[in-house]
Amino acid sequence: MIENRYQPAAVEGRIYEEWERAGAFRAGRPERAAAQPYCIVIPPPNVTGSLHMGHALNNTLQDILCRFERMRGKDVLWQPGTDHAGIATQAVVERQLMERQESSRSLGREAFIKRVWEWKAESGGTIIGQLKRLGASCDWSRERFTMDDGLSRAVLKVFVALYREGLIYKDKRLVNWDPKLKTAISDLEVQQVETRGNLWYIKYPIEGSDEFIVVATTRPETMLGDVAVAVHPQNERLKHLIGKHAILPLVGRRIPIIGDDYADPEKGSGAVKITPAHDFNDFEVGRRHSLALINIFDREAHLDLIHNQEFRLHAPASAELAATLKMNGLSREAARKEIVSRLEAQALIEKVEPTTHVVPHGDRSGAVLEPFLTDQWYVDAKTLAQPAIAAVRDGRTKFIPQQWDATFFNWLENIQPWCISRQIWWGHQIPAWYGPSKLPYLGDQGHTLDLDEPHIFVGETECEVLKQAKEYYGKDVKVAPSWSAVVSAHMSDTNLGAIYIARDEDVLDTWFSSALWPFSTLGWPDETADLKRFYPTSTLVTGFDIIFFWVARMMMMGLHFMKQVPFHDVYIHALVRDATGAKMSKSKGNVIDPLELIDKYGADALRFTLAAMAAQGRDIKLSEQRVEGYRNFATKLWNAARFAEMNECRQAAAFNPHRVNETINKWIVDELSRTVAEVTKGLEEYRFNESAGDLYRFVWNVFCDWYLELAKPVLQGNEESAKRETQSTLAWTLDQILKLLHPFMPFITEELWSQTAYDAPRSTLLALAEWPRSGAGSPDASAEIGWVIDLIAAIRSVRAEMNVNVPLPLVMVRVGDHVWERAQRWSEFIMRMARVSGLTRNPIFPPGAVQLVVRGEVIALPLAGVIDLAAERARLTKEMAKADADVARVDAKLGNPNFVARAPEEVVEEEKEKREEALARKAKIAEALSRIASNL
RNA sequence: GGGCGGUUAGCUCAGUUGGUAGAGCGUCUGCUUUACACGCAGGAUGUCGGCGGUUCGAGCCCGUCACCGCCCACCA
Repeated sequence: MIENRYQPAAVEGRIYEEWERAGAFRAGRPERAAAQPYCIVIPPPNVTGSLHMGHALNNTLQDILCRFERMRGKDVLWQPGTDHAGIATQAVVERQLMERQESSRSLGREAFIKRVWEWKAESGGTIIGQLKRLGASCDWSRERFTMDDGLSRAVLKVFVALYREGLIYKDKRLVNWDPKLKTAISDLEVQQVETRGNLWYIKYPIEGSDEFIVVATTRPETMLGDVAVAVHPQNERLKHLIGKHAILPLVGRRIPIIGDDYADPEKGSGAVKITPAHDFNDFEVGRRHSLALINIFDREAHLDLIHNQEFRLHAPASAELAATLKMNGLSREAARKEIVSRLEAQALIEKVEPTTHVVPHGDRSGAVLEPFLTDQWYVDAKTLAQPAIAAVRDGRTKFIPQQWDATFFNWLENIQPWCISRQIWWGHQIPAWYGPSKLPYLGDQGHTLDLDEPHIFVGETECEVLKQAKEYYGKDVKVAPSWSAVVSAHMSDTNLGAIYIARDEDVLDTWFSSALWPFSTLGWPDETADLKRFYPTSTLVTGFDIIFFWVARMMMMGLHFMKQVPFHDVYIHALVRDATGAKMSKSKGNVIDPLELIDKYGADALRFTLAAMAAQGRDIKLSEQRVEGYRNFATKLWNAARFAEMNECRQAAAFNPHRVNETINKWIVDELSRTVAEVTKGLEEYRFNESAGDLYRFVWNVFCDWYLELAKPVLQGNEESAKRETQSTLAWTLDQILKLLHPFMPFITEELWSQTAYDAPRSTLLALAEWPRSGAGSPDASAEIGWVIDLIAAIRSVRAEMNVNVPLPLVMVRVGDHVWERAQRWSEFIMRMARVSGLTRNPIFPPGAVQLVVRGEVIALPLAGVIDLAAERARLTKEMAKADADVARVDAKLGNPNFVARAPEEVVEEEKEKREEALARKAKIAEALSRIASNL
């Protein structure tokens, strides 16, 4: 017996185990060897993360597609795995260390990495378990991790290959530096934050005069690194100063006043200080004018003037400079205060204006970033972007919704070099080694080795690199732990000519390995059978926030290494927000935990909610009420199955839905067929919300509200053959519903699938059952049942409106034989559903009756005695007004000669029919009204 | 500054080639109708942001304005 209420918590875990035991989600099942492959790679969640609402949506949609295609007979691979999430994971472990008064530095690299692996082992299973609770049908036997051996091999191979092709290179330029994490980050990890600040107008004395040139800045502390002042060459007010020099206050540096278009006469004071080492624009100006780069900060963005050769080189010794050097070690913020106060003391601040400006912050750390001059590794993204742009242009990869094309193009067409090195420890260490460079041959002394500009060796293994180095130096080479160890070894007196190299200590940006995900997970660089079968993958499902981070880079790498796009379709879904539309965030405390919703309402309810709300191009505002509503839907389905069980509706082996005789059965087969077509089309077009809505309506408003009610008299009657047919049809329809609903609500449907297997166990799990097909319709049955439904609805409506509860006889006035026969066929049902006590046919309208019109036929409900004539007159008057409005609208159209002349003929015909119908209705209502008048 | 999206019933949102506006929730009325009160039956509620245009006909197409949101760029 099916229990009287569905208990998700008691069912879901067991069902998931059954799927796994049966290997239902395994790709490459032998019976599907010849099937069409279908593949989705999961956007790998952070290995130590836990499931949030975005994951819930993302994975629900993927699971719907995978289950749908699996049921359509395809060989489905949903490739799962997790991402090592370099900076994020390192930060978590560092925080843990800090709580124990330890630090990564005190541990040392090796021990620290070991600690991270331990943390991964401890928490890495969490999110996988949570995905299973959601019902994700991934092939877990193939789970991968971006730092497992195979994927690491792919990373090295890609790095080396791109390096050899010149598409990866090392460069010294300004990067976005995070002084808190002490690493470079890519442009994409920069968050521009609107900030209130000041605009300081600073007077720089002009050499050889008493005058000043005024520069405006929001960052006075960077003035220590100034190397020029720029004015626009056409700036009438200031251009005469070009070629002169200013003396940088506090430092004494003599800096040129240069002419450059970059200086906007309208902005600030019209003259702009140039600090090439600490500003991206100034860097460019500096390059144009061959200016020095004077770095004034260390890795933590504290003033570092003492160690900096450039700074001292460009500043003549003076008492003032000596005072300035005392600021060494101050933070940016402290330095700003100090500098401003010293300038004020010298009356060099002309004015201070409050202003709002945007300040770049690190999206992980939240720290204010510093443009910082360092050596970093870059990918030539511009070159790699071209094939990716082409692939989307010619439709090899399609974005759904299509509007994302524009975003994709816009970014790729303006793409900057991608900084891929990170100064952290958790990640793929860069496979580059540095050794001394050989200076040109100098006769007897042999080659001199130079330690200032290291020679770079790149290779997949240390062994390979040592071979390269041996060839280069002509002797054996040893590996030192760091570049500083190399330097000291070579400087050491005890070194008897041995050569050392050291590996680059940096690791790669996490997204570098993610970019390879669609082929690295399938076995690349080996030419595996999986790679052949499943690449290019079918669909990528992801949020718009990682189009740049991930989608674009997969496109670039996939096309470069596989020569084919990584996926045909990219379905971009929206963000899940809270019920008021605010972005969910921990700091706001408005995060809805999907697992709590699963606990409370079941995974199916949550999944159905997300699918039903996943309209293309629109954010999802999630409210718990909605989840509750779909939980109710699950209960409704559950009870329909109980009804079927109680009425002994069982699958009949030889049942053919297109050979049924009973009208209700023809009708439900017809309705179902339409639903199958709609749901299938919706899923094919990624219109999850439409498919969900179609199913909801069919199950609740058609199957439960009408079919089960229509079936009751038959099931409880004693016409054996009709009863048997209805039982079979009902069971069959329920089976089809379970199938259609399964991608959306896998747990409850699988559970019912097994609980409704009466005579023999199911031959297959529902997850592997065949997707329903739509068939030919039955227009006659459709018309007949439609009429019955309309009739019942009309009677109920009048009853409710007139507030009449007693059973009533029904009189059909002046109806033809055909309609009368039909009414008789359904009399039992009509009596039951509309509380009618009997059915008669009458040539005249019975006095004192209420009139209703159903599909053109007049029906009377004799209410003499019970009827409230005033109420009835009010009701009819309302209907008359409606009919009048209909006639007026149609008349307006038909009265317009242009409409009659220009609208398509069938549209004009339709209007004419509507007019006839409305006029007939009016006549009948008028008749009824006059009857009431005469009765009074 | 560049780009994208949104504005439809009290709330959240559908509305796919232009042909008389829909759902869920909420709300109101009436129901111990043996599958289901997580239910059943019935009702009410909209100048589809404003203005202009195209069209026989516009929520839908075009233009324009307003407001809301997002992305990219920008430390004078």
